[in-house]
This record gives sequence, C-alpha cells and structure tokens, in this order.
Amino acid sequence: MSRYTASELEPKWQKAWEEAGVFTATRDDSKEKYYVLEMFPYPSGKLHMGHVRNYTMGDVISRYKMSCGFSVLHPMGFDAFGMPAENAAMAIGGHPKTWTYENIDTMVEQMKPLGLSLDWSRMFATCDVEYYGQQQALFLDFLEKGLVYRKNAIVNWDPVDMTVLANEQVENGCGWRSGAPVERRELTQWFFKISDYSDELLTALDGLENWPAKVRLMQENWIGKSRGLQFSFERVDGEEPITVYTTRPDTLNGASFVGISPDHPISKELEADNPEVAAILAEMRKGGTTEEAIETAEKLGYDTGIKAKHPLTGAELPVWIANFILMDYGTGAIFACPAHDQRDLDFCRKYDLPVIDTFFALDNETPVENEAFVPMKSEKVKWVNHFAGLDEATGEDAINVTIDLAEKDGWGEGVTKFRLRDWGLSRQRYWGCPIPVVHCDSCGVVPEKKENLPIELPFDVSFDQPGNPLDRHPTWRDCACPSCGAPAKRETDTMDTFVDSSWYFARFTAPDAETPTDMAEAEYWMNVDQYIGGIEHAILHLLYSRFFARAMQICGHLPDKAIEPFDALFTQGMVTHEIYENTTRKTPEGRTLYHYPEEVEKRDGNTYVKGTDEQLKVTPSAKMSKSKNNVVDPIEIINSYGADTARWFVLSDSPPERDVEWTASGAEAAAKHLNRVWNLCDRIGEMDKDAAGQGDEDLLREVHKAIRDVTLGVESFGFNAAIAKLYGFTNTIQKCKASYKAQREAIMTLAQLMAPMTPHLAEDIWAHQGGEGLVINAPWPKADESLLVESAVTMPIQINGKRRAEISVPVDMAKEEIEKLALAHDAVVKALDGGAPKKLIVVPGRIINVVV
RNA sequence: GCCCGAGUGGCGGAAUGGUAGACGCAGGGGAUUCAAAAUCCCCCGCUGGUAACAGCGUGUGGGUUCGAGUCCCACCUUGGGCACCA
Repeated sequence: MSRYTASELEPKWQKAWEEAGVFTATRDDSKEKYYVLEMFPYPSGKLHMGHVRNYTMGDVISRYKMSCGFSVLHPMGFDAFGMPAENAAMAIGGHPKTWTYENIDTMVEQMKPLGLSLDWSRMFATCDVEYYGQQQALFLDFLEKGLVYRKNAIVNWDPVDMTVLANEQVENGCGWRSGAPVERRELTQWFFKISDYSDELLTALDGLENWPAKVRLMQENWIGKSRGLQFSFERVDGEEPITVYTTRPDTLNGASFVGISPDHPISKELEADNPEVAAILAEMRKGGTTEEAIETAEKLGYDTGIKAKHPLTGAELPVWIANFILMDYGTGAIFACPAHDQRDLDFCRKYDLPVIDTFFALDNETPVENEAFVPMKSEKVKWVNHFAGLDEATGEDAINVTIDLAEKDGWGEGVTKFRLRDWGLSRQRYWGCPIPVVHCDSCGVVPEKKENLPIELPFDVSFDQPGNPLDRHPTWRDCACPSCGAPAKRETDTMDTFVDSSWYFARFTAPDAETPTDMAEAEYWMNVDQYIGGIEHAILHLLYSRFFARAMQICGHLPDKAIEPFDALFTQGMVTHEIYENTTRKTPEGRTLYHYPEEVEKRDGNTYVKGTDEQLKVTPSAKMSKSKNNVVDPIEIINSYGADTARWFVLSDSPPERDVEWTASGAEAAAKHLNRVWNLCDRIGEMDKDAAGQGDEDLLREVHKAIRDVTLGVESFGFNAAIAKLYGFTNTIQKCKASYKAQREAIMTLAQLMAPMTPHLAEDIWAHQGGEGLVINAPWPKADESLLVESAVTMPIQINGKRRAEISVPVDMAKEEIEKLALAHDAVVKALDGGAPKKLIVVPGRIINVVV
C-alpha cells in the first residue's frame, strides 16, 4: 500500500502542467474564450490567507472552465506602486523599488506551490516601466480628449512636516509622525472628468446583472443622482446673490438661515480682509478631509452679518458659515431647515437660531424640540401654510409642486445633480507613475511628447526627510519644454495608485504590446468573464475601472463591448483576525505597535507577546491588514500539509461571500479527508478487477447526483456546498459494495469533480487508475438526467404548521390522492379527533399542512 | 454622521416562504491493538423524561402567512466603504 505524500506529488504535477503548457493562454478563434481574474495583490511581501482564498476561488473557476473546453486566460500581476514601499524606505532604509521587487519575488515564490492555473508568462507589476510608460501614454490621450484637467482641491496638510498626508496618515485629526493637528489646504491638482459620466455609469449599472445587487446599490448611492431646486438668495446689501441647491425645496418656509461652506468664495473673500474670520475659518479647517471627519466634527458656525432675502416671504435670513457644508457638493451653499434636518437643528440649537415647523405627522402636531422630524419622502404629512397651498401631501409630491411653482414664477429651476465628484489623481509622492507634463514659464502646462515616454522615475533619491523626493531631485526636475525647448520643470506629482489598477485587466490581454493594448487581443479576450475580489473594492476601484474602460474606448484602446469590463463580479468575504496592540511600547518611529499572530500567545485568559509577560490589548476581528499586522501566514500550512489541503480548507468551511474568522483548527481535518480519498483510490486499485458486486446501479445514480450537485455548486460559487457534496460522495463510495468497474468509475469521477479544488491529488488519482492523459485536459463529466429521476418522495405532514409525521408517496401522485393518504394517517386522525380539518394545504413533492 | 452587509448548536456553517441544524470540527461511546498512533462504527441543539414523547429554539420586540432562519417594521450587536490604505 502506498501513502499520500503531498510534498512529493505536488511538485511532480506542477512540473507536468508546466511541460504540457496547459495554462498558457493562447488566442484560438476556433474556441470560446473565458477570462477569469482575481484582483491583483499589493506586494506586501507576505502572502496571506485572504490571497489564498481569493486565488483558489479563481483557480476553481479557471480549471472548471478549462475542463469545459474554453480557452482560458487567468493572469496574475502586482499592484506595486503605493505608500508602504516609501514607508519601508523611511523606516528601515533601502529603496522603494528594491523593496517592492524583492517582495514580488517572495510572493511569487509563495504562490507557485499553490499550483494555481496561472499564465505566469503574462505577469507584470504596475511599477514596471513598461507598464507605467503605457499608462503615461493613456494619460496623454485622455488629456487630448479633454478627460483630464487641473483644478484646486483640498488635501490634508501636516504643518510641521510641511507635507501632504494620506487619510490613513491622519490619526484623530493629527499627523501620524508629527502629531500636529492636520489642516485642510488647497493645492492645484489633476482630475479625471468622471463626473461627465455620472448618468452613464449609473444607468449602465442596470446591465450588470451578474454583479452582486449590493455592489450596484452601493455604486448607485455613491453616484447619488438627485433632483432638486437651484435658486438664489438676493443679498440685502445688493452684492452678488447666493445660489443654493436643495433636495427639499418644499421646506423653504422652514428656512432659518443661509449656510455657506468655509471654502465658499464669500467665505474666502471675508477671510481675506478680516483676521477674525481668518482665525475662525482656520479653526474650521482643522482635522482631516474625509467626509466622516467633516460630518462628525463638532458643528461650528460664524455669522457673517450678511442678510439674504427669502425668495417667497421677503424675510431677512442671516448668512452663516458652517463647517459641515461641503464645497464639493451642490453649490457649496444651502438654506437650513432645522425642523426637518438633524444637522441643521443641532446647529440652530447651538447658535440659538429659530426652528420653524413646516409640516407635521398626520396624527401628531407636536413642534420639533431637539429631534428633527424627518419622515420618509413617500409619507403623507400635514403642511403648515404651504406656499403652494398644499394641505396633506407626501414630501415627494410637495417637492415636485414646489419645483414647478419656482419654474413658473421664475425664481428657481429644477436641477439634477450628482454626488459623484471628479477623480483627483495627483499625489505628492515618489513611488508612483510620474504625470507626464512639463511646466514652462512661457508655455504653461505642456504635455510631454509621446516619443519621450516613458518618463522614468529616477533611482537616486533619499527618504531621510518628509515630502516628495522628486521635488528636491537635483536634475530630474529640470528638462526642456516639449513645446518651445526652453528650460522647464517636470511635474513632480505622481498618479494615484487607483489609476494603475483601473486598466491592468486590459493590459493582461497583451502585456508586451508597444501600445497600451493590442486591439486584436483585446477584441478576443475582453471582457473579464468573471472578476473576483474583496467587497472593500465595491465602490472606488470598480467605479474607476468602469470609467477608465469608457475613456480607453474613446481613445481607441478598447473595443466598444469593453466599456463595462467585468461581465460578472463576485465579492468574496474577507479573512479576518483579532488585532494585537501593544499598549506599552511603540514602534521605533513612535507609531502604534501591532503584533503578528505568530508573535502572540494566550495564557490564563490574557494575551502576551510570546515568551514574555508583556500583555497585549486584543481588538476584535477585523480584515487582515498589513498596517495592523493581523495576518496569518499560509505558508506553514502548505509546508506541513501541502497546497491541496490549504486549498480544500479555505474553500470548505465558509460561504465564499462571507467573512471568515481565521482559526487554526480545521486544516488538519482537510488533510485527513484528502488522505482518506487517496486511501480509497488505493484500495479500489487493488480490487479484483473481475469481482462482481452489489448495488452498481445505486452507485451509478450517486455518481450522477454528485456530478449534478458539484457542477451546480461550482457554477454558483457555492464552493462550500460543493465540498459538502464531495464529502458525502466519498462516504458513499467508501461504503458501497459495488463491482470494481463501478467503483473505478466512481473514483475517476470523484477525481474529476475534485480537480478544480485539489488539482494535484486529482491528477494522482487519475493516473493511479490509469486515466488517459491529464485530468485537467479531460472533459468535465455530464450528469445523465435519466439517472436522476426519483420514483418516490418523502413528504412531511404538518399539523398547524408543526411537523408531526411523514409519508412516502410516488412523485407523480395526484394531489387528491395525497390528501386522502394524509387524512388517513394516524397522527392526523388523532389530531382531528373525529372533526373535519379547517384547512388542508398540499404542495406536491413538498409538504402537507393540516389546520385543525 | 451617511451608504451597504451580517447575526442559526460548544465551533465553522446548511436550508427555491415548506421536515431548522446538511457537511465538517470539537466532544462522548465502541471496534481494532500488548499499548498507542492511524483507521473504522455509533451518538451528539436545549430542557424534562429510563423511554415513547412533550415543550422550547435561527440577535431582540412586533407584524404578514396555513406555514417565517427566509418577507415587512422597529431596535441591538457586529463587519465593510466614505473619494490620498490598497
């Protein structure tokens, strides 16, 4: 008897696949193609369980589709620009480029043993100059088509380090290194005109039928289409009127003040010649730029002294600067209706401004105190002196009536607005794709010539001081103006890493092309048939990619059909783990110190740094994240049990879309099962080939049931369900007494059905049983419908909705016959006690419910 | 604060509005063994009962339905996103 030794058979089969070239994607017009893609990783240097789960899911799909006869493209690359490389350079020295490429090597080395069906020949990293050079070409094309422009935008500014901070680098409103309170500052930056596509990106969501509904909903809300009224408040002092936008114009009677953003032109004007205002605005600009920071900050206001005239009543309303009004949305100015908006109400209570009820609930006319009355727009309410003469009406109706009235009387117009803002792509950082423009004293902002691309990042930079090293690079900045040839300065900002990940899927179709894409290849391989990644990318990455695909199509880099690049999307849950925070020590750079799970041990209910008495604070499970160090290394499992065990394990326990809390137990169970399957194969191999058996028919039926169930499981991403079926099928084979011939067929089918999940073991069983060629090349089995028909079905009998008995009836038995049988059943007779049933429900093949 | 999810045995989880707990883990019992490992077989939601069986049970409270883990309303807890983490 032989033994299952993963460490021997896995490399053997990986070599066999490589020699057969089975994973090399080849354009074959005679075959239907299938493009499966998992979101590519950031090269942190550590493969973690989340990666293994993600790639294994993609691999199951990929191998399944190969068996179904598709020409499959299944590539892998690295999202390799970004902050961690610069942070590492600052923390431990070295160069971002060296650090990144070393990490990529490490990760490839960790991924290869998993036996993924990847076409490694297509691999690239976004920090490869061949890639970002093409990205610069795309930028220039977008610029030419008017899809990129410059405007001012607000950034987090660290006043001590004199540098721009990412949101992640702001902790409690302070810079993570300096600890100084962060300020919001304006900077001129590059923007993609994604807002031109708001409506298009919104309506096209309807066509994405194979995307999760929740992702479409999140994108819909993010784009945020709203219809409202735009109108102006005349100023009593006769200056330029203040234009506001509101989605609740029906509550205009409840206006108690006009609010403007701290970044509104009027605010800036006041600030310029009034130091008091400047000081107040500086206070309001403290804290980070995130919507969360702004919305949860304490409400601050400043009465400008300006008065605005109510367009209907002529009443004079004060104009306040309020810190919760965003300049980016609407017109940067609002009218406040405190009675029906909690933020406005909080503000009015703080600054003692009037609160005017404009409508009440139909059954309750209590005036608003400290809780705003905000009913659903579809709910009918009772209006107080409504200017359009409404008495009882829904908010929806009232809004429409008000807009019509305003348009008729000429004081306002109905306007559709979107929440979606243009995408700022400038980053004041080194490790990113340089923006290929030049600043010339006489010509202004000049795009670089395409023949000068790529604009390569200089290697000789240092990270010993904060800020962007490109800014202080002695020679890289200096260049000749592409237009007039005079000495000029290169743009030192680099691109947001979301740009890198917004078109890599297209580049995979022709990774060596001299242009961003090769149309013939893109025509064949696009779209991505199945995209798989984390739910955390539901909005930004996916929305940006959808925009990019449209922009690339306009510039002739993608075919028309590819403007929605991902036909189907699956969002896997995250692998989560507890976080271990050291409350006594900090990192050498003075930041919070987090420990890896393997550095931690649990003793008598507490958690310590392994081998010490240093106690740690445990924060409940959160997504595994490199900044929190709560990552589990899968390599250990692969080393001790083999890749198939790791693959089987990450697929088996949790539904793929759900988060999974990592626990070490369970991996052993997976290994045990694979051993059992291997032993089963071995046992069948040693059977007497001519021996007769019992129950061949039954086993055959089970074979086809397994084919049906596993196929369905794989196609519907029910990998855990498919695996449960495979457990059951294995048990069935193990217990059967069928002939060698029947058992051999069963184990061969089992190998095929397991092949997408545990490909090495499957090949070994296939070979062991004398299967022809590789199992990866064998066509996927088809369930024989005629063998799946059941003749009898068990139906439960409920009495008053509770199961009390069951009967077995032929599947095709008439409803009336079933009723008769049910009513004759002992339990039913007893329950009826001689009476007639109140109601009798019979759902053939499902259930019988007797109501007494 | 705003948007989107999730909550079922000791644990991971299964269940087109139709038998709640498939499958696996842990646990208990047994077989094999000199003994152990490995393997195999059986039991396993909670409470009461020797048992048959009865009652309870899918975060909490309501509702719709012959029937609700599943649909509706409110709440609690928890995860993700909030535009410079990727």
